[in-house]
Amino acid sequence: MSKTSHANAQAGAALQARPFAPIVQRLRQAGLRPTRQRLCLARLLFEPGDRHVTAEQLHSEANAARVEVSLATIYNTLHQFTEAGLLREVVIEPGRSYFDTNVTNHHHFFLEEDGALMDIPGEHIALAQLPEPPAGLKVSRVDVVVRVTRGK
Amino acid sequence: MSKTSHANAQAGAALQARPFAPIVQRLRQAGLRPTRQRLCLARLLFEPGDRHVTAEQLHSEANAARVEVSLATIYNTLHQFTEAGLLREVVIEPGRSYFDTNVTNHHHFFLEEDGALMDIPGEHIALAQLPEPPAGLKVSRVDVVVRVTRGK
DNA sequence: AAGAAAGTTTGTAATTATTCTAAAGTTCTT
DNA sequence: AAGAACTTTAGAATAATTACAAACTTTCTT
Ligand SMILES: [Mn+2]
Ligand SMILES: [Mn+2]
Ligand SMILES: [Zn+2]
Ligand SMILES: [Zn+2]
Repeated sequence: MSKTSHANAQAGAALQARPFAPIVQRLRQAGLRPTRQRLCLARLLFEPGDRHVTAEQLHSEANAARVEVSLATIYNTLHQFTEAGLLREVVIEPGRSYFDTNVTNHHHFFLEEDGALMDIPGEHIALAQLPEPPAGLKVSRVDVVVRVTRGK
Repeated sequence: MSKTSHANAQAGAALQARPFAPIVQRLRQAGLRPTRQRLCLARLLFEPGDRHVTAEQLHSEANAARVEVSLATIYNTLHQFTEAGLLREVVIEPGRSYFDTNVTNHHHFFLEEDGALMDIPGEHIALAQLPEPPAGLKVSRVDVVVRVTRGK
């Protein structure tokens, strides 16, 4: 199916994958082989800009884009990307995880009716007088979730 | 404090349930009948002071206390208590909910290794310059979770 | 390029936490 | 006491996620 073979392997990849090149680099840097599945998922995730997706959502998008990827691979990939620092996992509701393409310091509005997440830039929330963590523990992350609703 | 022993209407209940009386009242006030199961669970939850439990944990405790309660009832009760404002549900990890007996304004340390929650009094965290919620939405709650770890 | 090693994908089974159902039991009202 | 209303429960059903092992792809060696 793919013109994988012959000629100059590196040059060929670089040519046909011009827009993917940066993504390929990011994957390689993370120690992940740039497979068809990972590249497609990376495009779906990172090209549209900041977003928050669930595994099922991403799977639907892949299907809609005529890309065959199993749900198992969706989960594998989301976790590997998270591990590699390309994504951040956000837990807000019991039973489902969101994966956030914005890995910079920021917080969230959570719209309860729609299950939708919206970024709040890190500078827009100031946490004053955060208490010392208990004996010998280090803060690994601080999450602020502002739950909002439209009904009263 | 005062021995407000009224007529014999509910005298029997009052007598045998001396220490439960306040709990019975709280349940009645919430429109919940004070059943054996709910009373036992309420004692396990509220007598030891502020705590954070999962459904399974509470179920184990009930079993350990020789109280037969089905897991379905544990879930029913936790949700009814939450609905009634006696508990608060806290979601931190995918796949499990914690129920918090402290329903006052406060936040949490989450110890990643143990899955343990610790309260941070509300006054000990100041959220400055919280941005306006998007058009027509009201803030229903703000949750701050400080994830701490002992390994680096 | 060929072969081997290493890593990846995937269908399917398994797990986990939670919710649903409807029948049997309990509490409340009159 | 008797009926209405509510509650409990065993067990089935869901939903999201994870585990597995075989087949496949990519990368490394030669
Ligand atoms: Mn996860
Ligand atoms: Mn819940
Ligand atoms: Zn975000
Ligand atoms: Zn708490």
